[in-house]
Amino acid sequence: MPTTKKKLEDRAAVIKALGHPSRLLIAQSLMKGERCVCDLKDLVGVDMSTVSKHLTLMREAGVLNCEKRGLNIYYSLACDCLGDFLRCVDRLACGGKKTTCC
Amino acid sequence: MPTTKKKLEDRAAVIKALGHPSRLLIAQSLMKGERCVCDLKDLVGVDMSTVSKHLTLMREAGVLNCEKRGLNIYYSLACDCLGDFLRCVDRLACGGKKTTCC
DNA sequence: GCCTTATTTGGTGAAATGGCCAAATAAATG
DNA sequence: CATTTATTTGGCCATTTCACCAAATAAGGC
Repeated sequence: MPTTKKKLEDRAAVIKALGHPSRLLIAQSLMKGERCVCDLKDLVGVDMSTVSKHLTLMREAGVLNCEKRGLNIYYSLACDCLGDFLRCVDRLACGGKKTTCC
Repeated sequence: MPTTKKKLEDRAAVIKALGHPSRLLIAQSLMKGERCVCDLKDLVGVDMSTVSKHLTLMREAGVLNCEKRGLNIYYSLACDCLGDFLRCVDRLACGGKKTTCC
């Protein structure tokens, strides 16, 4: 698969959707189950409008699903592979911390 | 694991290092084996100084290793789990494309 | 219908990002 | 040692990102 430009950008968008501390924290929380926006606002500790924008970005990338029930909107992960994903990330994360190399 | 702020940021940095089309393309190429900067410059099609900066960012996040041999610097992936990682990404990427939801 | 609660949208500003170019560095070669 | 080749560094500029705030929208309850 020669990976078209579009495909590459879609993939990058998914990854980017997880590549921010607040969004990663949200994703990790959602591994334990669905949450509404105000739950996530308390978790992350920024303005709710900011959380909402993060969630929109993640949803548009394909990472999240959402469902409205009553006054709340419940967000959940679109895929259960995030655990494996993060295991790979942790193997890389600052395991080296090689600031100099060449 | 309550995930300290530092840990969260380190993880996010790893993910962010892969969450850009050029950098993802580089990473995918490196799955096939090490490459020098000028190889990657041809692959990505941007200025070599730009590629170099991408590589530095990826290395500092922990995603890449590098080794100098002669005039060239060869970059390689720091971890072989990228295949699984991308499999997860592809399951998410625009599988839904849900622009509206709630 | 009016109030309250939950969420999104639009605007703004500061900071980060990603590209290019030119100059600096490092190693090999004549 | 001067030259060539590979790479990095620093500067600059346009764009994007991420935070906040205020205002708009949506649903439920009195």
